[in-house]
Amino acid sequence: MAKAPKVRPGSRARILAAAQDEFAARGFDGANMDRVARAARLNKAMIYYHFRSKAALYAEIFQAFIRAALDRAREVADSPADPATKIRAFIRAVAEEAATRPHFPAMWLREVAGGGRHVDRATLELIGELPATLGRIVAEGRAQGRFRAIHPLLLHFGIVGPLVLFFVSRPVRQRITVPAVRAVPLAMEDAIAEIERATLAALAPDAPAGRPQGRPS
Amino acid sequence: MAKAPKVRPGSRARILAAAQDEFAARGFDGANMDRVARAARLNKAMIYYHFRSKAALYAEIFQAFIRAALDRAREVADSPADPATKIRAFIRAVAEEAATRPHFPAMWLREVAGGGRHVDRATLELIGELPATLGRIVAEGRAQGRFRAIHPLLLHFGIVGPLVLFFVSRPVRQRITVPAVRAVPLAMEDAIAEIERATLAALAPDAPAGRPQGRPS
DNA sequence: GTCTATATCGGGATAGAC
DNA sequence: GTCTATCCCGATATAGAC
Repeated sequence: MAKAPKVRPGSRARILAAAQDEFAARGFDGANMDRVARAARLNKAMIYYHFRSKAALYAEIFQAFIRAALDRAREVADSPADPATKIRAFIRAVAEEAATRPHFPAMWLREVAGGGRHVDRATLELIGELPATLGRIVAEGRAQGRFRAIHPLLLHFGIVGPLVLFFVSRPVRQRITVPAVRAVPLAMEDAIAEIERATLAALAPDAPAGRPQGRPS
Repeated sequence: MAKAPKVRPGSRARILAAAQDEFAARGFDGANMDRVARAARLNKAMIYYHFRSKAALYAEIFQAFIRAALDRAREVADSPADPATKIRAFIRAVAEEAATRPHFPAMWLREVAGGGRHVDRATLELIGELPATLGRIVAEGRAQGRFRAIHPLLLHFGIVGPLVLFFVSRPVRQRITVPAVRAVPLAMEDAIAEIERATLAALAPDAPAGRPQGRPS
């Protein structure tokens, strides 16, 4: 997508960085190109020198995010590890992607919530490829008798939902004073650990019969 | 909040309904008061007869949503059931709340993603009361030795994240053609079942030792 | 490539008749 | 309570000098 072979943080890169902040915090409609320009220490006209429009700027940023996440997910799925390890790696991949590109989760969430209004069909399909990739891992585990049947989308929601909420909620969390929310600080590793546990449990084959819980020690 | 004792779907109610659609689909900044007026089969001026501003209209809608959800959650927490049953009931309560008020999930998500910019402090605290309520259930289960220690927020994310994604993603899902995503139709009960399973597994006390998975049949 | 204007318009909000 | 007409600001986008 980026046609310029620039390496140094030139104006274009600064615009992209500033626009990510802005879009993530305010959404497409709430984003303000004047603010972006100021944050990039540039003039608004420069934005339109580098990008056709606000929409094009947004689309480029968003597609780059999705592509990066999808690439990592596919790498995991194509690796030779066993299914459970792949699931764990998938979770880590998404988490690290989100940690590396802190603006990805919020934009992703908004786009999903908005029905994908600000992206083209191709990008929308890329979004769908993520759960599809997860589905391949599940199919593999199922063929080996290690996973039970589960709708890939529900599994995807079970992983991505908590993860994305964790990242995205940081600003609200800091504004909320409710003790139970503030009490213990939250680290990404804690979130990952919980999601791994819940996800692998959700994938475990059914026990032959009986109650699902409460086996006496 | 609503000062009018009106019962019939008068203009005010129609505005509220239309505004919910609009805010949910487009977010606060993307929402257009002209569209709201048209959808309510009214004039834009009528909106400002009933509500002080776009922001006030939004705030009223949002707070009503949160209040309703929180009320149900507290009802569950205060019930005499055992902790695991309460957890299940909590999940159902949130799910039914979302199903009954289809615009709640999207607005909630956006507000969290935006750092709560469009709501006042009091409403923000209400948002925090939801995980806090969940925390009370966990504390109870822990005191009885039935749950392990877990950060209430992480548990909350594990429940609300998948649920909200499930509801919110319906429009995108319909636009995506990726086979794995479209294949099996998704029902709310399926989502609830998966979330219950994953959540209760996440709460189960640790086994004495050893690997967390793969006990041979 | 970078800047200072400025054109243009969508949309929140109001005036005032009925 | 409901309408039409309009104000007016903010925000996207562009023109054109340097």
